[in-house]
Amino acid sequence: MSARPTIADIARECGVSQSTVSRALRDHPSISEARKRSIRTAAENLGFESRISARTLRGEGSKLVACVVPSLSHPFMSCLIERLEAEGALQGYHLMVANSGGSPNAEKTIVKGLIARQVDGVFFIPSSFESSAFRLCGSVLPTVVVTLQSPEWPSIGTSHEEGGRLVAEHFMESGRTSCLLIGPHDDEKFRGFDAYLDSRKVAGFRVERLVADGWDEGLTATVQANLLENYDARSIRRFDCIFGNNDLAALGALHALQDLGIAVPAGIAVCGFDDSPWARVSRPALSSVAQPVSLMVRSAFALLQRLMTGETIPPGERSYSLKPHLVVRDSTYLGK
Amino acid sequence: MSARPTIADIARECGVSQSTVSRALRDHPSISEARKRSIRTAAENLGFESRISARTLRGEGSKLVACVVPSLSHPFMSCLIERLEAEGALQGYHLMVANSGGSPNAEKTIVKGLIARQVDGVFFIPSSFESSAFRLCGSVLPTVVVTLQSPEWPSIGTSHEEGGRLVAEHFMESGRTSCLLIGPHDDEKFRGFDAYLDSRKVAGFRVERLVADGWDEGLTATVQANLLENYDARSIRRFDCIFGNNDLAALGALHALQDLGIAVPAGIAVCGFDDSPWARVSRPALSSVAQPVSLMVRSAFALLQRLMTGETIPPGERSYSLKPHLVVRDSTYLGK
DNA sequence: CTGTTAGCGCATTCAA
DNA sequence: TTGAATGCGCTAACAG
Repeated sequence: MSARPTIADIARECGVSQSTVSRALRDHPSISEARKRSIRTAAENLGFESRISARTLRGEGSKLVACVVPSLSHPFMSCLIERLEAEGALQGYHLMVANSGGSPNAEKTIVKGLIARQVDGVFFIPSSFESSAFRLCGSVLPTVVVTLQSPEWPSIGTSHEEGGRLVAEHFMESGRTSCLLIGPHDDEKFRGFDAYLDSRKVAGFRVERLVADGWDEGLTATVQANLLENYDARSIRRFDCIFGNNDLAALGALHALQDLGIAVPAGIAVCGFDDSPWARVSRPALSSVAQPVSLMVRSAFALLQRLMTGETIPPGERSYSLKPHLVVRDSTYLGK
Repeated sequence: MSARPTIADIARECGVSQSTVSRALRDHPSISEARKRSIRTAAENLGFESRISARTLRGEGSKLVACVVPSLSHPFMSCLIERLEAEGALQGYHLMVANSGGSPNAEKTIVKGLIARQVDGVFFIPSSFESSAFRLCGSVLPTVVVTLQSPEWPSIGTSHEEGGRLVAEHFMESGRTSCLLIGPHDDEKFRGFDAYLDSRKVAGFRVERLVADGWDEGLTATVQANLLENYDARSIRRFDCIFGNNDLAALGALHALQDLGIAVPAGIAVCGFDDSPWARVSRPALSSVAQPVSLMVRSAFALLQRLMTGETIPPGERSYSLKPHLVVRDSTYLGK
């Protein structure tokens, strides 16, 4: 089998110069229709595909965007990636994925690779806004943070605080009075949760925290084990609702409650975050705060486009915060 | 901000020629250690990263591999992708993802893109082995089929037939006598299931089929609705076990049974396929046939490496079939 | 309307 | 041990 054809081969085949072939293939107006047809046919016959690497070297861009995320298998992440790929495909971009596992070190390797590969843009969920690798990425490549937001960086996130408020409100309105919050030490969702309680001058609403963090599937089992270790069927009843920082944690709680024989939502209500597919397949189906993923992805691409043209986004327009909404399902719904 | 540095910039900085820089950076033996150090330092300071596009154009390979799959959010697929990315990263490859949605048409666009991008290799789950796009891909690029297998193509799959046998055996041994198989018209798993029954000369084991197919998350709801439409609490008891072609379908069945108030596994046992995270988070936890994903991914990379060196794999060594194993969980386990 | 030429960044071959 | 020259494939500027 012969090597991959180049425009030179087509040129030879058609008895014209390379530039003519190049122009014909790019539908340049100054080529006669007859030539264009014959050239296109020849290209087709030879199975010609223009090499992106050559165009990239010339400075035309790689038509490749990357996403750097803390997990690829996480149900929310994989949905996000699916949308990014779809939107990218629509706009003529391929999508490269890189798993940082939430590690700043891994981010460093990844970012170097992205630079070497001259990706046109990056969607980034950084381990932290202080991550040096992330900062490098943001300063060298068109980079849009998704899911999170920071006024400093081009970012499109969901307001986790608002999400927390929605959950607090929902719990309050369904008469709950004592909540266990499960998640990392410092989470905006929980600040929003507390803020709602404060704003409503709710007295006597008890809140406790259980620290749990992680991006892999094991989080569910970890939370479950953690709860079973620290509580029994009686002591867990100090709470009548649980809010998990994400669906994985919430499901872990749900499982623990089932193990303890506590009815959900009758005994204790459980709410998650992300509205990932897991929330829908769980039984009882898990109430969860939904991020507007489609909108987020479309907006992120729009923002990235601006960055890719070399535009500097004015500070005021860098950060977008999308409103989440609460999807109430069986795990918190008591009926009327 | 200045443009990205090239080796020319480093050369100027260090007062040497480009070739010296190139050699120093690649640790060529004929450069003095002192020079290497100073050049490396300069490169570091300038934030230099060698452009992959330039090397690719020279014919060094793109260090990019792609995977073409029918879904990116499917729980099994996203786990597979995560492993592919990890293994690739270990070996210095970036991973590009492309979602075919199982459509031959989409595959065509994707494959053209892969050729244009000169990916070094492709992991492909084709919509069918007849797909012209897939065949093109396999003839032009180092391509390894994963999950499925065909003697004709380099492929590493799990024996779905063996998986079906395992389920049949498990159902038999737990005294089940009538099974509903849910999945596409033609599925090897079900052939394996039937084959087991035949081989054991099992008389009186009834088998029926419910056709359901798809790659998106909606499959779960579809199967659930489909069952509820066709059966009620009494008629569904014609069966005492259900085998879903994948975990999504099986979970749909599980939900329908729960809606009908049928105990699982006491009334009807349910088994899935893929052993995806969904099987583990389901309640009752879903028994499922596990594919050896890690092994599959490692073997697939090994096979791809051979292909990438230009080796032609002899017909007899093209196709590998890995043994699945059954993970028994609550949805089929009756206790002793 | 079409051909010639130059250059993108890099590694390598050939000279020194 | 190092430098100069070459070419990978493509497009655009410049000439006809």
